[in-house]
Amino acid sequence: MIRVRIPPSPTGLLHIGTARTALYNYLFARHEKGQIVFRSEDTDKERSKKEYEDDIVHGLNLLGITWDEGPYRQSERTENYKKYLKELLKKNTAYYCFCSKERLDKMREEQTAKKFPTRYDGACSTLDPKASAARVKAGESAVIRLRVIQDQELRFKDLIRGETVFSSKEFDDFVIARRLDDCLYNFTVVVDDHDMKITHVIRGEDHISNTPKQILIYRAFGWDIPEFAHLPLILNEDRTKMSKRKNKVSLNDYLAEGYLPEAIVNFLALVGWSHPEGKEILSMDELIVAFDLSRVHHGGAIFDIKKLDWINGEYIKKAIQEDVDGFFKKYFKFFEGKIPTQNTDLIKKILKDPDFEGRFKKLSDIASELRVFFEALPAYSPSLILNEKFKVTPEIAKTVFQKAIEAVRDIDWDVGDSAKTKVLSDAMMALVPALGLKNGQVLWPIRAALSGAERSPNFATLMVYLGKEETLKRLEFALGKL
RNA sequence: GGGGCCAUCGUCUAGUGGUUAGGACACCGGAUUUUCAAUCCGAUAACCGGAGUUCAAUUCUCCGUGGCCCUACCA
Repeated sequence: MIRVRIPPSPTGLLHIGTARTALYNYLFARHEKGQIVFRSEDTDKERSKKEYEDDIVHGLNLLGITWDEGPYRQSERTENYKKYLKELLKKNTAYYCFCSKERLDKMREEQTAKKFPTRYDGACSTLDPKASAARVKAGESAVIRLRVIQDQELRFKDLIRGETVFSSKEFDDFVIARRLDDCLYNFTVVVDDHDMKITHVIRGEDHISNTPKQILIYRAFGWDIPEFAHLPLILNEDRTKMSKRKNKVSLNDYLAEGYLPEAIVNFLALVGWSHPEGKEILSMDELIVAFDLSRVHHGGAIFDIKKLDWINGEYIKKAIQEDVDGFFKKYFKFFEGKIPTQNTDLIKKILKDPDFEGRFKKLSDIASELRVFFEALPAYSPSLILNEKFKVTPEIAKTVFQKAIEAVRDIDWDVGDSAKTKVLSDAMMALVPALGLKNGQVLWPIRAALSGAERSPNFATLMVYLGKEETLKRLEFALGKL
């Protein structure tokens, strides 16, 4: 049975990179009909917080990433680690080290100055284990180091990259625990992956260099080594590892901007992996069917927000077409406070209007585009109306507004929305030949007057949903500005 | 400094010992009886460099260059 793990460290809100790694584990496991274990790697007591774990769990679930076991917490497994640590100590494949931090820092400094590799000199490696144990019992503090047997080849076959070889010469006797009841990352990972019967370790490529160290620990115990697969990293625009400083990194940021979970999943799957037929809009189920580690790209990938925008727009378009009610209900919380959500029917009607199809890249676009129907006209300067490109002069605008107002007054508004749209549209278009103007000279000022913005829905759509009274008010207001 | 990983359009990527090196996003242009947007159509755009192997290398090997990651009593 294939078993993978999702092992975030709860030292911050759910990071987009963590979500991507979790997603790949999820896709792989579900594709293989295997099991998924969630494990909170909270051994760093200073930085780990329960609220972060909650955020991570909630965020992953929101994306549709679920697991079969867990959450386990490393902080609740100290007795277990202690047992294994003692085993290593007993076998003398690990030993107590009493060296002071100061001495080690100084040593490292000197080695760096001489351009030597920075390594522990093994001062405590020859101490008598019994004597060391006695010192610790007497209260002296000591870390625990793994005794690295030199001259072994640390070889593993990465499922994505193939054979990778390190020499044990690269590694010194590294610290695996601060104390018997306070273990470090490389140790806890190996113990947990062993105890939890993990068969495939799928993680970011920043862990490639940790792999040989972990193999050393597996060997110290004589345990079987799982399969490894190292994923390419998600990068900032400057090709450094995606970071808070240069990018929005937490899932919450993206949700708050109005990206849909399904779209985020789709996008994340495509950062480093591609569908065999080049399909780009893929649901979670389709991803599970198609996913294959052999199609994972090797090189790191820049987080391209424009592509996310496009994917997100596709999902919004589809969601509105298929089920406005469900869509509005699902994201009600997002819209609350941004648009008058009590006008449910009108909002849904507007969203379904063909004029809006494809206009929204994010939920926030919906809020900003719909605002024009519910809020007072924004302050704008006459220059918005006097569009240079279309050669709209004040005289032309004045005439257009006067004629438009007359036409709007004369039209019978007591008809259905689509009929109304057509009548209004025809009436405005009729002004073009009547006044001997060009389309832009008529349509631009009208749309600008109705919306007070450069970007807005179509003029006829604006009129229909604004209503006769408001339409006239806004046209007259614009006329008065000239 | 040491070790490792990586390298195809601006970006995400496909692909092959012989291809017009394909797609998507972005950008640009056109159309929609010159409205923003949307939509449709189109164009521009890439195999890091040098050797080697080979009849033939973007593809295989080596070297170089560049980027990244690790090099903690973080994970």
